[in-house]
Amino acid sequence: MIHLRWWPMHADPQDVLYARFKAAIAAAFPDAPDADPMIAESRSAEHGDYQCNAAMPLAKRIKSNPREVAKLLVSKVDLSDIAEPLTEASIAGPGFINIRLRPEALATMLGAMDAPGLGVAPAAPALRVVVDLMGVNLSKQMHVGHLRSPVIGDAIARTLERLGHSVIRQNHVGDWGLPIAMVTARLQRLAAMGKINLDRLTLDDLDRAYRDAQAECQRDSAGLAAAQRFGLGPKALAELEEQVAGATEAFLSARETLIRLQQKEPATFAIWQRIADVTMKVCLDTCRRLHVNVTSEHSAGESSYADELTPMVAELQARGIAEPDQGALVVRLDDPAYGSIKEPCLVRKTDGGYLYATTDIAAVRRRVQKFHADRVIYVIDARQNLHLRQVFGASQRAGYAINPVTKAPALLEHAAFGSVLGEDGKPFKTRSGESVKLADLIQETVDRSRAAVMSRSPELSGDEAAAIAEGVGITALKYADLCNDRQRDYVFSFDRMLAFEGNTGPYLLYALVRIRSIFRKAAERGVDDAWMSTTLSIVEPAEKSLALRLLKYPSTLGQVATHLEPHRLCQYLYDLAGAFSVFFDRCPVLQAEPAVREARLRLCDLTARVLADGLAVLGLPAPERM
RNA sequence: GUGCCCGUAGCUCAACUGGAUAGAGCGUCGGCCUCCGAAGCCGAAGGUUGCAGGUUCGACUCCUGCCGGGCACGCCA
Repeated sequence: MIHLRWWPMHADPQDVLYARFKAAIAAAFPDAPDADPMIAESRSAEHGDYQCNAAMPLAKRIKSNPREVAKLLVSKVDLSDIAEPLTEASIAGPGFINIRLRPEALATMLGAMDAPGLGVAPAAPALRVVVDLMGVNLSKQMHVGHLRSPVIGDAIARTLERLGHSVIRQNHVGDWGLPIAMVTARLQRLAAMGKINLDRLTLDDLDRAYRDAQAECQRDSAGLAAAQRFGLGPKALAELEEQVAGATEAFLSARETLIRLQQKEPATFAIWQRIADVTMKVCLDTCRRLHVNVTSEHSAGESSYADELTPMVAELQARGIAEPDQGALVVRLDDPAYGSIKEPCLVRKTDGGYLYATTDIAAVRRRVQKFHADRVIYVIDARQNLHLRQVFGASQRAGYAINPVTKAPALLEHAAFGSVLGEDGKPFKTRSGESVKLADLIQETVDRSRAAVMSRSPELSGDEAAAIAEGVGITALKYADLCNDRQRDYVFSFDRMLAFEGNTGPYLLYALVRIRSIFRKAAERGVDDAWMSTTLSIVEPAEKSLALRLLKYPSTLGQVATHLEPHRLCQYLYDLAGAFSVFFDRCPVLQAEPAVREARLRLCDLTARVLADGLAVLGLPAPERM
């Protein structure tokens, strides 16, 4: 019989069982050596800890009885060192093989996991991954709609980094095009008239200027046409004509400004730069406050692609990839190789201008050709799905998505997420229908968090409480977002995210803080650190389920990385915190006799480290106490 | 009209991507602090997984058709 030795790096029982059953299948069924062992965690404790579900598909494949197949597997597989002996009673239902791990084996595997890396093996091969996780627009206040992308994107980026991949974050700043030119033109005019001081600009000023500029340029020609059609009086018509003339004037001025910007004409460019500085300062401050790892070095604005567009589109046209259509230039994508997309991707307008798709194609090109990305992840609103599929298809058709080093196609993925809804199920807005400023949202979360912390822990000083409330609030806010399946819309609720109980950020922090408290108490009572080198032992059921949960950590990170779903890690941490809470309830640590105490201290320490690591991977700050 | 996403306990969400009796939290009811932090633990009640078919040993999961909701569909970004 083939006996695969597992080595200490493999702390995950599922991996070990996989290898053992793989060997058993090869030995028992030479005709089907490639069959999947199908090892899964058991749902309920009655069915053991793990189960092998390979017998059913295997039986079908070789046209045999599943229970007979299971019997043969049970007789061939060698689990003597890790599991309780398998018998016919281990076979249940149509052919499930139930496995109960031996406590000593769990202790050994935990020991293997108890290393700085917590059992997480570095990815092989390590990939280069670009994560597009933010796209603020210059001159616009950040609002709720800007929350999910950096929160989810940063969690994904951190997960990939934790697994040893090389991650390049990208903040795809909307800093170019006619809208920005409109604001620039307006500010230039206001400054010239002395109505605004450019040195003292705030984002609120800019936000107002943005709206005014939009309105100014759009005062609408549609309205004039309607007025003429409905035969309004000459006076009304004259007023409207005047408005439209004004709008046209503002519009033309914006276009001229755009041209001056493209030429980097100093006076105009300086104003644009000022707008960028003011906006980005607020954006990056917000990221810092949210514990989102996005800094100035991750900024890759649309403006940085501006000079590449003309030559790129010319090339696409020359190669016949882009073709004229009704005066515009499009890339057709109806071929299955490019996604079978009926709607062609528009890359140049009739007036010669470019679109955001054009910039996004240039971005794929830079990310793969220059940064050598193996994988590019777009953490963007689900509504952009068609747009992104078009960009991906066009980039693939152009050959821009082939990694120049590996010659393999880069994986282009849209990690789509749903909208933030209010408790009424409609898009989250203020009572007056305005969009909620992100800064206000964060502040309100932290304020509520402070009230909660102060009522729970009145002994804390004001400063301490404030510092803790900040971290707890940020964790609550981000966790509420991360713990749902990204794809779905989610309902925003201050009350729920900061709830004292249930699946929330504070619950996880509370579990961690309680463990840390044990160690503080231990130090106070003069308990030495002999536990660090003690032998782990798993005896009580609560210890066992905690151990089983701990051992799932590395594979959970792997799942998050492949599916780009941080909520799996949230669920894991919630289960881990739950398993710890039960352990905490049933298994006294400091009061136990020394040998037991030491083993439990080590188990607590490992739990704390996994919890802390998981929280860090999600980008959630954790306090020492709360 | 076409395409994408979603529909699971009263509410908010899971379900290891085809596995056993669909799980948590909130809310409701009932227990547990002279004992390491009760933001905790234990128990009870609550389901025809939108509907109808199909695929198979086995379906919340895959396929088809309906119903209901959201979103997107060339010269805005």
